[in-house]
Amino acid sequence: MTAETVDLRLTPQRRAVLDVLRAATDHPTAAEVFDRVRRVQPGIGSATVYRTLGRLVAAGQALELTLDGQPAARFDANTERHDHLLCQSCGAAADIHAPLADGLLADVAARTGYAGLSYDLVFHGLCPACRASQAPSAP
Amino acid sequence: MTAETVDLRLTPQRRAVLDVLRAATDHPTAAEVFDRVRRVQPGIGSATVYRTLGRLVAAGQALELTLDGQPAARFDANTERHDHLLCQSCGAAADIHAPLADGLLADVAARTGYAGLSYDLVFHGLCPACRASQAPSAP
DNA sequence: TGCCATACTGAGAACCGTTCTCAACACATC
DNA sequence: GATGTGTTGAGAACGGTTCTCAGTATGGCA
Ligand SMILES: [Zn+2]
Ligand SMILES: [Zn+2]
Ligand SMILES: [Zn+2]
Ligand SMILES: [Zn+2]
Repeated sequence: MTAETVDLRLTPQRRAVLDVLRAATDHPTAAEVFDRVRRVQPGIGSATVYRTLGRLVAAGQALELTLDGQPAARFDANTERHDHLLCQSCGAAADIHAPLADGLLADVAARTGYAGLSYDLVFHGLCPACRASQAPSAP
Repeated sequence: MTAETVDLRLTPQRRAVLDVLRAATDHPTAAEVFDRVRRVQPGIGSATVYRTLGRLVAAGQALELTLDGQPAARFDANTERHDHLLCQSCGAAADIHAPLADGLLADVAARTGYAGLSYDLVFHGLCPACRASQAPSAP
């Protein structure tokens, strides 16, 4: 098996979880995935959803994000290296590419002695919709 | 009151929590803060520690970090803008300065329409100690 | 100084997200 | 069909955090 194929029997339940996750662009929580999957597989249990999400993450087919201030983990079928933008008001999480300056990782490694560095970068701000609804005029 | 002074009665319990947090450089969890405070205020309850940490964070006197893959939040009395370095093996969290390239925040704001942007940057890697103990020779 | 309103505390219950347990089930192989 | 292995769903268990509430300390004021 390659890194791309998963060593999992592709049961209807797993297929449904994977489909829901691949169709999502909003970084749903496990509970949200569960709700969406249930529309298609009404009998599915939450344990199966949690298990499947965990397997997908372990197999590199999904990412798990834990965003500051939100207790529930969010899942992302976009496994390419990317960053996130989180609205402080409505909680929406969007993808964005904002690569670090070349050499910054190497610089950090050199300064600290850490090996195999990677990073997570999350921007926080007010999304256009929330900005419009919160401060249409000067406060 | 200014942004620096807290609008809290400085009870012995709160004083102890603040002292413990200011003395810590390891980004302790609430449970760890609780343990350390108890050595000095044996009767304190965990609710008081959680409440006080929450108040300090709300007042800008401490930061709360939720690091990927670790269920418990960590607290940091260093409120200056800084980044973090997390060892994937032992979980140690260290402070580091690795400022984003000038203009990157403005660029992200321009591309997305988000306002009031800030960011959190966490590096992941293997700390020197763990590296030494894990792979002294070629695997 | 004594009294009152207010804020704070600690024990424990409640809560929420997640993981575990286990009996029933599906599937492939013989 | 029998057998083994892996999967499922219900519910219990778990860990971190927040809530509730009766008792206590504090500060302001007569
Ligand atoms: Zn928003
Ligand atoms: Zn994403
Ligand atoms: Zn380490
Ligand atoms: Zn720090």
